[in-house]
Amino acid sequence: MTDIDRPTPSDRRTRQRPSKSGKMALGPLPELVGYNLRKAQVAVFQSFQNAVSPHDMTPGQFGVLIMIKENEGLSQSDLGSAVGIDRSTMVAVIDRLESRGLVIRAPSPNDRRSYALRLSPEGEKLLDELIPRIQAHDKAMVKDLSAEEQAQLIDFLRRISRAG
Amino acid sequence: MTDIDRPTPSDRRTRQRPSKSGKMALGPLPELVGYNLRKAQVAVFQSFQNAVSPHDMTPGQFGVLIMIKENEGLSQSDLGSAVGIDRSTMVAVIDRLESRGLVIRAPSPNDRRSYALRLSPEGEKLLDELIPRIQAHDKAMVKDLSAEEQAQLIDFLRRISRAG
DNA sequence: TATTGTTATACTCTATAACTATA
DNA sequence: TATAGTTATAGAGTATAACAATA
Repeated sequence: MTDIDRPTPSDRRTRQRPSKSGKMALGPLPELVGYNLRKAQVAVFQSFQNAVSPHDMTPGQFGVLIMIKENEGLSQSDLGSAVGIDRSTMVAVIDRLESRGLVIRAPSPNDRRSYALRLSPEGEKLLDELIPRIQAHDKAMVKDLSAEEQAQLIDFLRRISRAG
Repeated sequence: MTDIDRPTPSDRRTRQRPSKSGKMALGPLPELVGYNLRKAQVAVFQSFQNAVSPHDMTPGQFGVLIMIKENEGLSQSDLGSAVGIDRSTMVAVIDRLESRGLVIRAPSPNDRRSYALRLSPEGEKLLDELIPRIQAHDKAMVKDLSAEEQAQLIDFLRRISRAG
């Protein structure tokens, strides 16, 4: 799991996704929750890219930034286990965010082996701008669902995650 | 998107995924449909691995096999656009399935540029075995939802995909 | 000219193993 | 001894560009 960035295969801002599976036979796939889950997620992730454009941000990166903002001073390892990725993988993730000037690797006051991660002022600023846009985008994704249905959907999804 | 195989980062059959995000503050994430969608999908994909074990099959590969079974003789390009990936990417996907003896690149009768893909007898056999297991696994994932809720969930997800 | 499969190239995600500096 | 960050290595997903064979 965990793909910090999953839906960003290419950065060359050139998304095409016609999926002409129109005349294709799909067998048992359409009846599988997993199949529909994946398709919905793909749709959401793709439009996410547009929603945050031109900021080149992925859902995974956004999640990491939120996590750092909400838990200032946490270590890379702690962040990794929270997000579900190995600490060795987290290195490059933070490398990118740091090189973009969004995250700071501050020295940890108590443990000289680890960093205390925090957002830079630019990171804070970006997040302040992105949060409302991403929330709006999220609402737009479920605009065809009534308020009650949206709540049900989230409830269903959480129950699935818990069941895991 | 498309990730044919997304949730299979490592093949070293050693999945750990505690996600001790227990005491972590998550800010606005839990309210986002996209966030819950991703978490649910991760849960499903991971247990999928167990469900098909020891067959080393990913949801994406399973989808490709189904597509070939249901549309015998289709070309790599057609398969690629159906699944949503580039034909250059499809090469390696089919390479793997072919090297595992599951898929055959038969010459296309009409077009000498392309292949007519089809399942090998082993591919057919594997699919016959996997389909019921995967269907059972899928049902198990939503065992906490009533039949009506399951139907609603799939309906919601399809509406989101359409909205894209 | 356009299309199919392919290869070369380039990112990203992800993991394991091993190393360094610290605890 | 154990842990945090790192690097080396490896494998998969994904794309674009360009090329040969074929349409």
